[in-house]
Amino acid sequence: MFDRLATPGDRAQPTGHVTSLHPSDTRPAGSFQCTASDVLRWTGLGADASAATEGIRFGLRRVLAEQTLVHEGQHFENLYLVVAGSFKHVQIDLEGYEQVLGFAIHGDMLGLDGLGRDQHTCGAMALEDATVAVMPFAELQSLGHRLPALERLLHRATGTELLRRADTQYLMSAPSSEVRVARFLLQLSQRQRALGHSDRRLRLVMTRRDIASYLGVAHETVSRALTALVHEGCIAVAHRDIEIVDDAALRELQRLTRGRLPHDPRELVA
Amino acid sequence: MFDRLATPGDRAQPTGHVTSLHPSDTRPAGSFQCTASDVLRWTGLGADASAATEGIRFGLRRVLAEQTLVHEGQHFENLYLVVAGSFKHVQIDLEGYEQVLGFAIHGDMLGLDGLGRDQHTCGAMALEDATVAVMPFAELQSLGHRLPALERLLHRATGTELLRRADTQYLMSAPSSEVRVARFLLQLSQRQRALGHSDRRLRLVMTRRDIASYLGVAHETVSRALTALVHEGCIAVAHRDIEIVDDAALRELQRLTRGRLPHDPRELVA
DNA sequence: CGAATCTTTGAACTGAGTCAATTAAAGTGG
DNA sequence: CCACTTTAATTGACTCAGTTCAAAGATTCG
Repeated sequence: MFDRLATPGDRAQPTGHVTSLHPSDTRPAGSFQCTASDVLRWTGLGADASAATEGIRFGLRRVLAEQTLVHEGQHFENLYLVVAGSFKHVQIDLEGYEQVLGFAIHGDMLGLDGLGRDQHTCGAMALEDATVAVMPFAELQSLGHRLPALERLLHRATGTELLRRADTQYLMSAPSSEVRVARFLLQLSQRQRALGHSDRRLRLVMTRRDIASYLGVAHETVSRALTALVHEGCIAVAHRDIEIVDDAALRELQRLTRGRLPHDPRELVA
Repeated sequence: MFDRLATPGDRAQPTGHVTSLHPSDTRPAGSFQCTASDVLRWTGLGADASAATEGIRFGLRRVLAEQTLVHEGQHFENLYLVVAGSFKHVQIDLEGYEQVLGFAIHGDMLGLDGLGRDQHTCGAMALEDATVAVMPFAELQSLGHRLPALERLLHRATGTELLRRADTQYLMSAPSSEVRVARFLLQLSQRQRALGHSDRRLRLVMTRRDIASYLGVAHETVSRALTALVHEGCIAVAHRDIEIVDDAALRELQRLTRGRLPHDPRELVA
């Protein structure tokens, strides 16, 4: 379903010090690059890495919290792979309101909305200090002609992005805000697990407003839904740290969909 | 711009004879194929057509109304380009409810969600009798290595799909159902215009239920919103034919977003 | 012509948005 | 390092829009 990143084996040291990911690295300290093999590993395609991909270098770029990596309307030139930190995908609507379209974490690709056209339609802003691998699209494309692994990387990334959007639509189609929030938390949990992190302890790196925009509800509603879930014993909330206490209950709740009555009284224990 | 396909006139004989699109065609009558040049033209990349693309053939496949072209979980092998008719993208959720993720019409690509993986996650069902061009992905990929036009086709299609999903999220994030429906109509209108059809007269090829699922509201609400828009003089509704009477009013209404009060009394004339 | 589905409309209830106020956290500057 | 400011988060009260249930038209199809 949400197959995310890779085999449990290759995501090793998740997002630590980027340069430290390559202990045997002989590059000068200031170079700040990574190899195509790294990129493949981070996207779950480690098996496709080879000597050839080992020789290809991509620049790394640091992005401070709140900084915009991709501006709306910006010329499309590069794709970015999130190496560390996290981002939100945003689009400003006619009124100037910011619509959050999704969140990107380690292993996710940014800038795909520019594919096939000359400028980006969505922006990407760092939620915390982050690092991305910069992959010039033209370069990636020509490399892909000779290295199937890199072509596969692009296809995999776009397919994943499409899948995630479908997931988001499913999430937003929930009639109840509590269900939306529950699904959101389960989504986060699943992505954390796919990266080899704990799927019980979540750190919300985004504000409640961001979540609210993403879910299409008022930000007060997010707060209320979270406290409701706490009272039901599903989760524990401390600031931006969330612990999933009763995974089964959360999953059960999340299934509640339009048209279904709670004929099972267990759900109303409150 | 685009070949004129499927105007209200030839709907009775749904997809017409596709081969008739090429009057100078010398292929045998039964071949039922199209060229890569056709595909490029239909996707708006006609400028990239060349003698080389003219020699590449793709099979055409007819799909009857209500028939499923792509099943959820089906092995990913082909991409499909909608040549005539229309489709809905669907996903069945845990309860067995069908979630409509989007609609595809002439020039749209189907099956992109399988990119980078071995099976489809979303299904595609014909809303009316339809015709698609079948493009085996492996073939398209290898052709793309020598013909940049075909590679561009794939990128363009994925980018377009991503953009459309963002549009859908924007649509679903509207707090009021009336606004959602208004945005939906404007979306349809825009796509019709892009195809060179009238952007005033819309034929809804999907049921209210489909629209409701797509918008994340109850199907009764879609009905109510439509009649409300009629009373406001924005549109005229006859069965599944909709005419956009007051485009400006519809656009104004669609702008209404969370947090804004109708301080302009003009909006409440009802 | 009748069966099935689609669509519209009505009425009641409730959940979510809005407004408002309080508390908590984080960043600023003396 | 601590007042001070700003932003984020929670909670409450009220209102209304949308869901749900129910039923009656309309349309399509066999």
